[in-house]
Amino acid sequence: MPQRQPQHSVGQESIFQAALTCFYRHGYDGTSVRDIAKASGTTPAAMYHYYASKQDLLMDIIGRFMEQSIEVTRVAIDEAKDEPPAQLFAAARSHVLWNASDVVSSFVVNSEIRSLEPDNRHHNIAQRDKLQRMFDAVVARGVEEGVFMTPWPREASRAVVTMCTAVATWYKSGGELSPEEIADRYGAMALSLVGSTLGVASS
Amino acid sequence: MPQRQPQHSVGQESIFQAALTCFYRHGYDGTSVRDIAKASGTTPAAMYHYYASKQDLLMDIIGRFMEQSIEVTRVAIDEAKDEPPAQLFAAARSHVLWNASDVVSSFVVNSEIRSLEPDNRHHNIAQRDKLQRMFDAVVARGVEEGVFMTPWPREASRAVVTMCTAVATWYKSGGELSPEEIADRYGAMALSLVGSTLGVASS
Amino acid sequence: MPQRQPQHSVGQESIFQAALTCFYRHGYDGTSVRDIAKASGTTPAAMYHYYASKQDLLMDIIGRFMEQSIEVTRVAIDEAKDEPPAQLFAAARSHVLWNASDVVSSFVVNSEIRSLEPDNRHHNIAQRDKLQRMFDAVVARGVEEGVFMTPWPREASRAVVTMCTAVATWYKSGGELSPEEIADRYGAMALSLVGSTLGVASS
Amino acid sequence: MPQRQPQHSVGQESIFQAALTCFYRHGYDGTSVRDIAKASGTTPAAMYHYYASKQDLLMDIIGRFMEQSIEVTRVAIDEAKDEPPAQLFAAARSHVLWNASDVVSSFVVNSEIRSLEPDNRHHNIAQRDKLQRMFDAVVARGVEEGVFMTPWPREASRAVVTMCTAVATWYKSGGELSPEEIADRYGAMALSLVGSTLGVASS
DNA sequence: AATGAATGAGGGTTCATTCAT
DNA sequence: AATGAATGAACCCTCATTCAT
Repeated sequence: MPQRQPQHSVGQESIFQAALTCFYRHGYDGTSVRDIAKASGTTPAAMYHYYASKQDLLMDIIGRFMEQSIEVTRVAIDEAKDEPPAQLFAAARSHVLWNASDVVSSFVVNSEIRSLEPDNRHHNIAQRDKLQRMFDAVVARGVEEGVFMTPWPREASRAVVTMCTAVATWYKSGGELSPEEIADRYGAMALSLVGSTLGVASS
Repeated sequence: MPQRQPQHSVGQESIFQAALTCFYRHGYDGTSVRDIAKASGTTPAAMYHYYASKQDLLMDIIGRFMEQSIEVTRVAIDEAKDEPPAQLFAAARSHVLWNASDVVSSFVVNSEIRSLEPDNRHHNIAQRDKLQRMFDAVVARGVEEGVFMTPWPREASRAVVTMCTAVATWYKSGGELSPEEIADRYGAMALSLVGSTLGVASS
Repeated sequence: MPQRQPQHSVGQESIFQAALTCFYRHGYDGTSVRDIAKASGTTPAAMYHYYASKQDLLMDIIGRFMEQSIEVTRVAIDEAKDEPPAQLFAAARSHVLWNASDVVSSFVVNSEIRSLEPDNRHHNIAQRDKLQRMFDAVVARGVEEGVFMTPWPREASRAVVTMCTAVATWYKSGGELSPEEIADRYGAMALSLVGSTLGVASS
Repeated sequence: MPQRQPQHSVGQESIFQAALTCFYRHGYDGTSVRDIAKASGTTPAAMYHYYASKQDLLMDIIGRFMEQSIEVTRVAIDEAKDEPPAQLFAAARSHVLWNASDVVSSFVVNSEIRSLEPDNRHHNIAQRDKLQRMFDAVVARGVEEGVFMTPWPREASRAVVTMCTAVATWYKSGGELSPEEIADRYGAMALSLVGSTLGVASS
């Protein structure tokens, strides 16, 4: 699991975090620049020192998270045994873990796409597609090699990503199951979904 | 599939529809009462003739859709053969169909829960739970009867509802697949997810 | 004490009374036509059946009360013994009684002059002057005849009317003193104010 | 006579003054925030930089004036010769002077109590009572010492305050009488009202 | 790096009034 | 005589943003 490194100054970081929390609780349009300033203990004008606009802040939040989502998935697939079932299991598992590790960001990223202005939205959609295609590729290869029996690889692949991402909408830390346990189960369910001929031993 | 009957006066109905479209495109907080008025060809004041507030309008949209979601699922389960696989298939299938039949409402309902004020939100959560429990019951019975092999019935049940609901986030009418085809596939995937020992012939 | 006769239809009367209460509690500008309608159990449109506007309603309330104020004072002076002390005592006494008999109207009349539109206000000011001049005349005659010793008849006369009118701002029915008792005391105080050489036996 | 010192920034002061004028002319409910902005040469938003709300502005106006009214009266009584007639004369005199020195504030303060929200109103009533009790105490002592003959000290005391305060409702600067002359006359009338056995030489 | 002041535009909501029924 | 629907204007207030300091 990669570290979430600041890259920001402490002033910027506190604003970034405050915005994240606000957007999570009240949405982008439901959050005012004043709300962010109050939550970060600064003034509205301070935000404009680091970001050109409120929209720019949202882009930073979303873009950063998506970049890392892609990276995390790529690493998971690369490090898995070079066979579709192991790769799909690893990809689904790491995607769940990643989203569960930062439910707040995940939720904001997945619910505020609409609040992006056109150009920013296009960029985001491209990132999303890139992530989806990584899963698609694994599933497609599994079908080619005859280890995944699903007749609808595209739908199955989409369903896998959807259900893993959605974990962030209901997961609460401190719940009955640890993120790792949930991740294992979702890995297994992903294999079910594509009609894998064989399971994968969980850690 | 039940008809969406107005029950509203024409004035109210046009406002209802306009709000739905606006909320879908720009979100609750991103939509002004003036936007709704413009979209419905009336004035801001007209909305207040039918609804006590913008929030009240949102509640009407969400409450109505959720009520019907529950009803549709209940009918699907009731009318299916009295066996868990057939019931789960029918429930998933009808849930997909229902959400695909009104992507706009579905999306708004599933993305604007946060915009509900506390009391309204509690009511909505109760409705959501009610729907989830209908799926839970079918899956639980299947596990008891030994026809569903999943070791995690609760997670699987949640994943089924999640992925079916999410169809509304990407389905576009006029696409490659008809709603019925998609619904069939999701019914089958639901059975995969719970480890059903046998499939079900689609209609 | 003259009777307050309706002259209105019952529909109009209930609106008149409702408006009076509303204006008393929240002021003219603080009262909406809807408030009046609600308080009278009708609809906003009903008011327009009897009055041309909200302003017109206010004029009815104020004009009617002022007319009667003048009439009451005239009768009191006419019926008193033809001597300044008796007349001033009677005028002050009846003015207190009149205002205490309908504190609500009195308060509205004396606090909403400003809410009158120019033409209406001019008419109201004329009525007010007419009332004041009745007291002025009595005081002036008393001074001429040497029974009132005040060196400032105008100020004293104004102070008398002012303090009697103001009774409505604090009098609460059911209080320690009856309106008659208060009226007697104010009659006596009025004589003090003008430096009357002799008191007047109260009834 | 204490100076009315700004204590405000110039921005706030100009808004304060503009509001005062508007409230005086059209009442609290009859004045819009835009009216105040226009009158002060700023924008509606500027007011919210200094005050939390329009109501808050009203409270500032009323609270500040009442505080000073009390202070002015206290000083007048303290600095007068330590005998009830001198004290009542001084108190009435200074109360008239104070109200005449700022007719606008006085009028607003005495006519917009109703526009205060409950909590604010309670605070204001307490201030009013405090002022009234200062007069009550002087009159009561005069009666005890046998120098005031009135049989109704409470009513007389109230009438004194009432008539002095009301000067602001009719006094126009530049009129026939100077504020000092009017004040002297009202001081004398106050003594008449309580049946003082001896007058007080005016300045 | 940080902020208090300021603003034009727009937020949700209520207004007095009209009019067809 | 009475009302539900409708509307344009205005309500109080908050918005994202700028700028001098």
